Amino acid sequence: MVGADDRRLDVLRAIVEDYVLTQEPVGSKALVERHRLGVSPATVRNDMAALEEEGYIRQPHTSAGRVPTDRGYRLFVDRLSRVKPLSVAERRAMERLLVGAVDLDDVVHRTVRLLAQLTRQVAVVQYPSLARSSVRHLELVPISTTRLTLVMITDTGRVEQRMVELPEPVPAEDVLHLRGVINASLGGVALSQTPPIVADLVETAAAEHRTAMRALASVLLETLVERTEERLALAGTANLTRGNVLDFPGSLRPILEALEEEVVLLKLIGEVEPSTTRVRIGDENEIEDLRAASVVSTGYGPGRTVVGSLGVVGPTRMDYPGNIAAVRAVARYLGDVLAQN
Amino acid sequence: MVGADDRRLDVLRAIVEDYVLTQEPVGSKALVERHRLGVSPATVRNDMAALEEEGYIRQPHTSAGRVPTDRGYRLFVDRLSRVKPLSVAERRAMERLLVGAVDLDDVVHRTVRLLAQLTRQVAVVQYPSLARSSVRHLELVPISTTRLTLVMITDTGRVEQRMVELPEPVPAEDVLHLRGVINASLGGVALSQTPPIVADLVETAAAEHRTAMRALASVLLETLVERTEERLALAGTANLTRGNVLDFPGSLRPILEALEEEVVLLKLIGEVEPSTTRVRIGDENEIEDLRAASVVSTGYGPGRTVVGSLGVVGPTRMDYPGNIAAVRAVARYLGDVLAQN
DNA sequence: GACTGGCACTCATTTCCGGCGAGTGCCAGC
DNA sequence: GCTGGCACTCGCCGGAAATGAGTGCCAGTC
Repeated sequence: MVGADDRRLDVLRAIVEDYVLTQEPVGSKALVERHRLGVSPATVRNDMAALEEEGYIRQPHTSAGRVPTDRGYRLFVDRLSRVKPLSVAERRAMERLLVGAVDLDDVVHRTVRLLAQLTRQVAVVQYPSLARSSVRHLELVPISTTRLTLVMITDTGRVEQRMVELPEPVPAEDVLHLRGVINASLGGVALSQTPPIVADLVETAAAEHRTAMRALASVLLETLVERTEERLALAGTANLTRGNVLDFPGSLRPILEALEEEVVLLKLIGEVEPSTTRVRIGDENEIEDLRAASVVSTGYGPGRTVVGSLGVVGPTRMDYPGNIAAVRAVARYLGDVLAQN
Repeated sequence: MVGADDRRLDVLRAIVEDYVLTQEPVGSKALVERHRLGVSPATVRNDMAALEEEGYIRQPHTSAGRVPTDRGYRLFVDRLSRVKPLSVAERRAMERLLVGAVDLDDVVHRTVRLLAQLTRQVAVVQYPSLARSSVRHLELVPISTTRLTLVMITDTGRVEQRMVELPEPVPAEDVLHLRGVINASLGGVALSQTPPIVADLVETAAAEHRTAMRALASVLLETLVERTEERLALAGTANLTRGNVLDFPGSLRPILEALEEEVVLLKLIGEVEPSTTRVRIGDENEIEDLRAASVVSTGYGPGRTVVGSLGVVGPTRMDYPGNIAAVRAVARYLGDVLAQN
C-alpha cells in the first residue's frame, strides 16, 4: 500500500488532470469516482485540506471544489507528470511540415502554425537569431553610382538587405572588388565575431576604396550587428478564446497587447539554455500582463547549437505534458530542417 | 429653414455619431440634448420611425433607443460624412515613421503599427506584391557545386531567396556567366512579364549551361512567378477588445480566426482600384465570419501605381471618417517611402 | 401641414428572495 | 489512519417585483 504522502500527491495529480480537462473546480466525490484512489471522499477531503494548507490548491469560494494554484501546477510539472509522447497523427502532421517549404519565411510560418495546431495554444517562433548566425555571403547590388543594396545571407537561411549611401560615386568594378574583399574576410564568420574584422577591413582598404568601405562597414555594424533586430512569428491567437472565460480574468486585452510587443515576447520565450525546456507558470512570469498565463519554451537549432527559441503561451490551466512534448518535438524538427540547408 | 427630409438625414447622422461615440443605443431625448436639431424629441421620434421604416436604423428591443443598421452606416459613409483631416499629432506620428526604417520588413512593420495606433483598429498591410514588382537584380550564391541560392531583389524592396538544386555540378565561373545572362535579360522586367523571357533564356542557353539554366528557370517560374506568395503584416488585434462586448456578438473567435487566414485577409483588403478607398460594411463582406465587421482598405504604391493594399478591420460601429482619412494618409505615405528607394 | 406636449405602454434590466445542492469541515467510531 | 454521518456554507438558479429609458400615438397649437 502507498504511503499517505504519496496519496496526497496522487490527489494533487488527479485534481490537476481533472481541472485541465473539465475547466471546473473539482470536488472530493467526483475525484474518487473518476480516479481509482482506493479511499473514500472523506479521506480525500482531509488530503485536500492539507494540500490547501501547503498552498498547492485553493477554493474559489467556500462551497466549491478545489483548483490548483500556480504552486500546485509547478509541483505537478516538476514531479507528477511524464512527458506525453506525440500521437501518430501529430507526428504525421509534423512530417508534412517540410514538404514544399520554399524558404526560411515559409519554414518559420509553417512551424508556428503547426505548433499552434498541435498545442491549441498561442505559438511563437523566433527567427534564427542574427547574432547567432554566421555570414554565408554578402552581395553588393549597385542601384546607382552612389547607392547600393547590401544583401547578407546567413547560414541559418536569413537574408537581410540594407540600403547603403556612398559619400562619393564608386565605379562598378570597384564594387565588385569590394565584394570580393569583404566575402573573403567575412565568409563563414559568426556575426558576433565580425566587428574587429570589419574594422580591419576599413584599415587595410586601399585609399581609393576607403570611404566606400567605411560606409559599408558602418551600415554592417550598426544595423546588422549591434542593432540586431530579432524577428518573430505568431499564430493561434484565436486559441485564447477557446477555454473558459475564467482562464483570463477580465479580458484578453492585456494578453493580446503583450503578444504584440515583440520585445516582451522575445524575453518570454528566450533565455533558454541548450536542450532544456522551460516552463513558466503564472506568477513566475516576469511580465505583469502575463501573470495569468503559462509559457512553455525551448531553444532550437541545427545539431546541438541554439540559434533561436520557440514556445507556446496559454492559460495556466493547460495540458503541460502534452504541450511540453509538442514544443520539444517541433523544436527538434525545426532544428533538423535548418541543418539540411 | 431646412426641409424635413434634410432633417431626417441630420438625425441619422447624429445617431451614427452618437452611437459610435457612446456605444449605446441612442434615444430621441438624448439626441436633441446633444445636437442642436432645433426640434423637440417628439418630432425626432417621428423622424426615427421613418428612418426605421426605410431600414436605416433599428431598435435592439422595444424599449431601447435606435442603432444604425449596415444600410444606415452605408448612407452615412456615402452622403453624410466628410473625410476628417488628421490631427497635427497624428501627422507628426506619421512623419516619425520613416526615420530609422532599415529595410522593407521594417517599413511594413512600422506602417502597420502606425495604422493600428491611428485608427485603434486592427490594421493589415500587404507587402508589395511580387506580381506587381519588377526585377532589380538576381544573384546566384553557390553553396556547393550542385546547389545554389537564388536571391531576387525587386524594385519594391522585396528580397526573395530560393534554394536551387542543380542536376549536375556547375563550376563557379559558369555561375557567374549565368548570373550575367539572366540579369541582362530580366533586369527591370516586371515579374508578370518574365515567363516568355525565361523560356527564351533556356532555349538560347549554350548547351553546357542548358540543364543548370533549366533548373533555375523552373525555380524562378514555379516559386516566384506562379506561386506568387503574398505576405502580410498584422497589428492591433488587442483593439478588438476595446469596445463593447456587443460589437462582436458571441465571441472574438471567428474574427481572430479569420485574421489568421492570410488568404482571407488578402481577399479582404485587396481588389482595390487605384486611388479609391473601399469601405465594406458588415453584411457587404463576403467572408461569413466578418459579417459583424467593417473593412476600410485602399491600395498603395509609388506614384500612381498600386503594388499592394492596406486597411483596417473593426466593428461596424467605427469612426468611418477618421479611419478613412487615416488609411488614405498612411497609404500615400507608404507609397512615398517606397518611391524614395 | 408641421411641430409639440402629454400620456399610456412596453420591456430589458436590476434587485430581491427563497430554495437547491455541491461541497466542505468536523467528529465520533471502527 | 480511514470512514460514514451530519451540520453548515454559499454560489447559483428561477421567479417576482420594481425601475426607468424610450417609444407610439393623439390631440392641440402655430
